[in-house]
Amino acid sequence: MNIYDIAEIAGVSIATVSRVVNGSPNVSEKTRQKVMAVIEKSNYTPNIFARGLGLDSMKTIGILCPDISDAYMSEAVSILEKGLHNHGYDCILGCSGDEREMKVYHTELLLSKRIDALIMVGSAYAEKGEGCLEAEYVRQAAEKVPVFLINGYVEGENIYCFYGDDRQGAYDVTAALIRRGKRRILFLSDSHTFSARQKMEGYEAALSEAGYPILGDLKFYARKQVQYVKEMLLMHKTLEFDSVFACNDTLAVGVLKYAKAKGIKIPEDLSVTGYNNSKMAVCCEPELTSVDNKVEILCNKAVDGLIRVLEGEKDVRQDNKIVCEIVKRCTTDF
Amino acid sequence: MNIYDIAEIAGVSIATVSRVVNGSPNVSEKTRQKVMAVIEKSNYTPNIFARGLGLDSMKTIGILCPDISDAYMSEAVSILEKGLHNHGYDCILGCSGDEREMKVYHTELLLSKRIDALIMVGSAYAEKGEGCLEAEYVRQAAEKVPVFLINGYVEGENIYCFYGDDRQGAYDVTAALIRRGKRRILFLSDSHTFSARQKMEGYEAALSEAGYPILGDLKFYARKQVQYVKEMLLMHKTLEFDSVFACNDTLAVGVLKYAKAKGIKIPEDLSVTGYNNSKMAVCCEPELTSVDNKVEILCNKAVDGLIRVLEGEKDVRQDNKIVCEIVKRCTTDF
DNA sequence: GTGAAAGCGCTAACAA
DNA sequence: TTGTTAGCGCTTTCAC
Repeated sequence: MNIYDIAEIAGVSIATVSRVVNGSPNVSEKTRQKVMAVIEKSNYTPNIFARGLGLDSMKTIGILCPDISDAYMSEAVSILEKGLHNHGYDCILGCSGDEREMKVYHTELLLSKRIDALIMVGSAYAEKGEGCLEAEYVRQAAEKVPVFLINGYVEGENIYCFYGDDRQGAYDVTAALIRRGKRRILFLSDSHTFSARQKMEGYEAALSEAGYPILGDLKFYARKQVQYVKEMLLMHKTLEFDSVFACNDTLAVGVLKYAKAKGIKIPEDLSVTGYNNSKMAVCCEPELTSVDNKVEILCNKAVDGLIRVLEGEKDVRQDNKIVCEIVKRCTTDF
Repeated sequence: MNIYDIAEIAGVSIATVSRVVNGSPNVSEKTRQKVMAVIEKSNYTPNIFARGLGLDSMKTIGILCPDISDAYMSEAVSILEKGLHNHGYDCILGCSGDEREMKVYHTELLLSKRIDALIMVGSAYAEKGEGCLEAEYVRQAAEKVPVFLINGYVEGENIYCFYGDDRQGAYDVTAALIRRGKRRILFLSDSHTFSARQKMEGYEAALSEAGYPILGDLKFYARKQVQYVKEMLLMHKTLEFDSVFACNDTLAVGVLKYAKAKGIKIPEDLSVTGYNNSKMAVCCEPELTSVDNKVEILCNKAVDGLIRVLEGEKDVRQDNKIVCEIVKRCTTDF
């Protein structure tokens, strides 16, 4: 069943059928009804390829993330999908993993699908450092379609960034810890992404301002796995700390498990804060103080910006920073 | 840049360019190299719409799930995406929510994208009961493309089902509980999906076999939210139970929180088992005994079946049941 | 081994 | 208000 069949049965031209299908006002009510009846009866759906060929758009947004099984990213994708769908866009999903090569590959793959815009979720899609070319492929993608980064930052034309102010978030936590008399604050991270660097900066800034030294051995890197964190911490017997700033909730839960194993009291003997305020934070025991970086707000803002860009608006903000909020629960006493 | 440009620059016809792009053997090595050089230099990518128009396929699989932010589903989608991608297929994602109307709508939306096959993740896409028409839209979808259900079951032509044997899983847990002398086993669920019904059946079967009555007040329904479960349980003061079979880990963690609030000892005074063996199970305290329903195996089998179906194989099994496994941790003493 | 040309199903500019 | 028609970029016979 194609547009010709419908036109023939309805006794009109294909142009009229097209008009009806696309809701053009230039059709008499009578013809519209006649055509609609035929369409319904014959269960006709326009061929999306042919339409795409003509319009060079399929109203489809590419979403790329390193790993959709990650709680933070799946949450983000969920919100994005809903928002985009509300605006008549569909999503095509790519999971790139963390290797740069695969990120480049998946970006091009998505681009080859003639998506209308590209959203990259996660701070893995960002520049490593000043003047670094790590994210050059992001800029290249932006030459073809507008690119939106959730929780990442790359400067460039046609690139729009939405991220939580993780620097401030980490600063706030560290400062609060210091005020409560903590002196050896462990910075626990699992990566060197944009977001992780921001957190590190905030952590260091708070330390410096208070006149405390930044100690290399208090920066601890581990895999994002509860059991792994616990074991690593257990192994490093010489490592001493009175509090932990973890870059995500999983790491923080690992610390909780470590404390439990060693019989350390939380928060009396050890303060722990996580990051992301995920479901995990209320699932562990004691429940975790965590920084909420507002994925929902971030994603909704991004969708909003995306729609505006695609509608041709010129003055859409490219740099969108959102404040994070510490959600206090039971693993800290500030 | 389109195929005509390339043809012109390379000094060949578009047919030859097409052959080169599609790896046809009927091109001389010399011409191939010449054309390839031009393609590389001009950064040409074939227009996927035009190609789709001709072939009526875009090598794209539609994946539908109620909610991608759910841990179980995002895990499944992650595995599916990887598997499909390895076979040269891309994914387009739809999140339908739980309302039937929206499920139908999203199914049709995906179908209208001319996907090559449809995967539905989650037992929300299944038949409610015997001879029920609830899942008629699944059968309708199957008239257009092969449909694959992960953790769901709908009988019909062109429908392939992959699900864990949740009946057996629930039976095993319940039977183990009974053997340990438990008499009032709470069946805790958040839905009436295919999977939930299977679990209920297993639960009841074990009870009946042991000669115990099936008590209506021991079937408890709650929202899938830790805090909610805890509060509901706290509210129902008259409800007595010595063990809990929860249909997923979130519910089980809710029970843990309830026990903590009431000072009930686990597993001594209360046995708790979850389902799905998700990350949550090792994040809570004490760590949760949980039934592993093998998403990874399920999804990989599904991908395998899908590829075989799309390649035209005729004898692909439609009904694929996988055995689940109880992962024992600290919330039970069997 | 290569090219010419006929679709694929739709949109939109133009004519009527 | 409606119809005619020229693309959109590619694949694929069918000749050569």
